[in-house]
Amino acid sequence: MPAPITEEQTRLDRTALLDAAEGLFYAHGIQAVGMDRVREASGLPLKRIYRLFATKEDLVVAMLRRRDRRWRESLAAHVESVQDPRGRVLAVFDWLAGWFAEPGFRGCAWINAHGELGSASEPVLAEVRAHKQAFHDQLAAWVHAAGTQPAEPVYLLAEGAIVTAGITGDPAPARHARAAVERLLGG
Amino acid sequence: MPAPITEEQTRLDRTALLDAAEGLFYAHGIQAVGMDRVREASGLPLKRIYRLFATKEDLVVAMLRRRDRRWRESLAAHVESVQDPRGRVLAVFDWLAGWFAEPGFRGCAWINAHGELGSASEPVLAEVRAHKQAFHDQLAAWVHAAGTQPAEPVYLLAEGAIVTAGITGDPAPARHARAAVERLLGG
DNA sequence: ATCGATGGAGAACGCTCGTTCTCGATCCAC
DNA sequence: GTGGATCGAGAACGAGCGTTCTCCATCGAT
Repeated sequence: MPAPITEEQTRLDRTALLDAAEGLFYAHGIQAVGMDRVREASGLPLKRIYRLFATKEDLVVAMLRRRDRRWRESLAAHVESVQDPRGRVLAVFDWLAGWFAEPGFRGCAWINAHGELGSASEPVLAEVRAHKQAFHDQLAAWVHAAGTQPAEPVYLLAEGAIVTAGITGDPAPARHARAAVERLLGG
Repeated sequence: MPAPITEEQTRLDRTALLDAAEGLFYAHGIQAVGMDRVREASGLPLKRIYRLFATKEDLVVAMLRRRDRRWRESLAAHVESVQDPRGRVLAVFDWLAGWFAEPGFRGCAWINAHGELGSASEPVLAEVRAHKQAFHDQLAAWVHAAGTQPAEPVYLLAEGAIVTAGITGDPAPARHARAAVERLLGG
């Protein structure tokens, strides 16, 4: 056996594969990127890729799931570094502004995946809905902790800012949404 | 010459073609629908289709453009049937609620097209941006007529409601956005 | 040293796509 | 009635897709 594939190696390969898949799918779209380009970018043989994920769809779902975990952890870390409950809600929009300004920002990966595959892949659709539900619940908890009801306007402003920034490429919607939330919270 | 193709016939064919394309592309996604299915649904020979639109991309752009005209005209007709300036702004969200509840509603055609082709087709991207800009400007005019500044929160709430209803399939975001706008307008 | 299982590289498969071409039928001008 | 342009129906083309298979090099166990 040449390089007998340890568990550790499997873990490293999974990471390299998900890194490559996430970068390519986010930048160019899922359908536009063939498995051969994923192979090239990950440096893994196609055979190993298909041992780690039986289909492209499985790879896409795993990529979205890992991105969801990281995305929400990063958001939570930023928000919860703020002490004031109202400041926390506003911090969500500062974090969004930072995200929108990142080089290569191309909108929300889940909204984009929904546009591409929402009607073609049940597992992808489920993953998109799970992400949006989780973000909604996370945000609602912060809004309620600030003593405000209901959380829906804040969530809708966040979604509107994300989709608008994604389409226009302009990070300004984060500021506009933040200002609106300030008014809604009663500032 | 069999049936010499009058100007009138060309107009009818264009309409049949755009009808077929819009229905299929909206229901299943653009990349998921091949030109052969468009041919089948429109009843036109492939040759004629390619005489009317040189490429699939041209057909997609024309379809989005016609849909934009109809979509905004329908919205404007509903809104402007209301006399009270504040009522007009709120009527936008009643119209959205009706749209979300339509059978076959699958979110915003332009957001979906952006997710599918935003990074692959410059003309489609331009069409998406033109639609969003036009909707924004239309909405901003109504908001300003109601004596409110700025219009951005109302626009972002509308976009958030559209994208959320599209993903969840639940028309409730229209009501939530409407309620938030009522508070922002000072009710 | 040899065997046998395993893994890597990439060719191959079957399918679908957007687009073009072939070809026989059709109909008007003369 | 005949010629010739034009049309519809669908085959054909070349490319690209996701996925599988072939084949040889490699290495541990014996």
